[in-house]
Amino acid sequence: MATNIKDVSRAAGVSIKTVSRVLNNERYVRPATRARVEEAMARLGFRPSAAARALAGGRSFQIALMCSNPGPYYLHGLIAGLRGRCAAEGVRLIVHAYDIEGTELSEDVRDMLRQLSPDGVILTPPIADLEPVLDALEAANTPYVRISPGISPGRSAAVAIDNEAAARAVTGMMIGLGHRRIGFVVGHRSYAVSNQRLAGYLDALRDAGLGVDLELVQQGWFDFASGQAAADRLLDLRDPPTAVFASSDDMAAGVLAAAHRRRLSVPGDLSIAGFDDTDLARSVWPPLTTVRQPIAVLAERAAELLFERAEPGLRLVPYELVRRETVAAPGAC
Amino acid sequence: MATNIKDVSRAAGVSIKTVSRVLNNERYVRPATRARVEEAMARLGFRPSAAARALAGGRSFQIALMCSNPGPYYLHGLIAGLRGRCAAEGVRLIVHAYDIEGTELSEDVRDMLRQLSPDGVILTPPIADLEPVLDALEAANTPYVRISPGISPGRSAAVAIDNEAAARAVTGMMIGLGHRRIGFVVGHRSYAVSNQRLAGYLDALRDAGLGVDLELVQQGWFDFASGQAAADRLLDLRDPPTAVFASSDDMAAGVLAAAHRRRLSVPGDLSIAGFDDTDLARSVWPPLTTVRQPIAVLAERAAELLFERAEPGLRLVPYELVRRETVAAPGAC
DNA sequence: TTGAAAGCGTTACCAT
DNA sequence: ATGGTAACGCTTTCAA
Repeated sequence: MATNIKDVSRAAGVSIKTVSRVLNNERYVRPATRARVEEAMARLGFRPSAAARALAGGRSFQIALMCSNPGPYYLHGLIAGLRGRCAAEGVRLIVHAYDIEGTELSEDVRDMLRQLSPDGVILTPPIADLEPVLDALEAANTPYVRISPGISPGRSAAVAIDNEAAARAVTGMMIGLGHRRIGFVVGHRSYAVSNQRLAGYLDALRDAGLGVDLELVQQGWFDFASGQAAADRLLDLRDPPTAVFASSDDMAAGVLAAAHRRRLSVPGDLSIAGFDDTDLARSVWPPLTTVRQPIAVLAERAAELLFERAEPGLRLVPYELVRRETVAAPGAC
Repeated sequence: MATNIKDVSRAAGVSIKTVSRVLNNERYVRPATRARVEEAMARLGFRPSAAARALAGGRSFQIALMCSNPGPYYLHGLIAGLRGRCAAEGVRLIVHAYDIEGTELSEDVRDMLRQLSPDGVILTPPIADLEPVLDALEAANTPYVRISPGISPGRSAAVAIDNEAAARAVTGMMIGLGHRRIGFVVGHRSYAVSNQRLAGYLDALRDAGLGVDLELVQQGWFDFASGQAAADRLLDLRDPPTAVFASSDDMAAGVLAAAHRRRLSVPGDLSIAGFDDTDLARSVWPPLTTVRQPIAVLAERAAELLFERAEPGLRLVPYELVRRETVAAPGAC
């Protein structure tokens, strides 16, 4: 049997309550007593049972990450960003990766909350925008932080970048380089950032006095294959774009693949820009990116807000505009 | 307060022990009684507390995934592969992603085991080969399954593909196409599969009566950047290879990038082959692969073995040899 | 087939 | 500053 709090109290010659105090860093323990207890804990190799602490105390020392259909780089970034802080807080990370959408989810969330009573929850799109899920979280009084929320940003602590401004900036940059026909690949419809990025693109065109050609706006689903397909549709137009702005990095990689397939030189024949949400661009295909804001940074900030019980409100994390050789003036090659 | 087992027992007019029996699917409950209890549980929306069950019963309804420095696709594949079975078994997945190596890890494992007493553990390389970790697991009597173990394969239940045979097959295929100078990018040294794949490559050369030129064997670290660097070194040789076999998919992608940078046509000027451990090749850059065995499949099989308390022993999962247009006869373009 | 009561290892409340 | 003792919600004997 593993040593428990009772063994420690006996070894240290104190009551179990005092051991508990030391364990939880409570006040009103004489330094000498504390030292004695700590020595006993170390000597016996005592590790408190998470189950018992959870049952008695309410804290479960676990936080849950909830995401739906996360791409590899997105998931990796999230976990990388959360890991450090969780370790520092002595908290374990439960990963809930769903592949469903919709309301059945809130049922599952309620279950999870009752079963695990996690100390906190991190939500990513599109789950971050499911009202029933938020309701369940609030009903259970469980702290949660949303990443890139699309609705009611003031409802909880949340982090995001200003997607509309970023998309506007990228589009503006392309226009500034002389591009007049700029293709756009929209992201998955149930993600709010898709609309925000589209809005920024449209805004920039309007600001520049350019008309919007709806042919140039193609639907994608945030993954490589759909980006490639969207690019193919764009490049097959009678009057194809000289530049393509994909609103996610996976899709931008797909656009690049489509260009390579057609033996187009990039950026000579086609300029490509994208969002580097997940660090994909930096690690797998360096010359892709324009807006850089790795999800890991957002996740780290989210963990910070969670553990510090931050007030509700949306924190905008600054993004970085990186200009690489994939975006050039038309006809530059 | 959430409803507990007592509320249910009262509502159903039975003792809490009977509710517990229903909860755990034990025998000796009259169907009528069982139905009554289940109805009450449903009506009250009863969810048993994981903490209480863990404390009283020993089962924690959690399994831990332990990995060190997993790449994005690897991590994603693991989680995707484990998810389904975990959900089916009503078990949560704790992700332990370390970025350290060595023995301090076994200390942490011991802690984790005592604190969480997970129902099972999944180990990936290189943690799967740390004896102290295995010792700790066995001392705690915790079932565990290893993925791609490099040492003592009979020590626990484990899954892997026959890496050596696969590497031999790929190399043989390239030789069969007429290649005589075939570059090889070795994986991270602390991963046993690296040596297995290298052995297969060397074997195939020997079988074909070709000498081994050590210039053609370059070190990589399983990631994109190191694959690109290794390819650059290979292509800068006075007598560069006509084909490159990278022993992981991230590195193969790096080799492809290096080829693109140099405006080499693939497979015209350079043939490329790789392992598709993580489904990267299929999802991000289709024409890369040769050995296909997504980690998700291995993970799924590992979960199966874990939940079925499989006997110790290594299960070889068959791999698939996929020939794509990236491997061509030398000078084909 | 069912039930009563004794744990499981902590934390919380109330004394001292 | 420290110590009893009662929860916490379930599982597990042991009876019936």
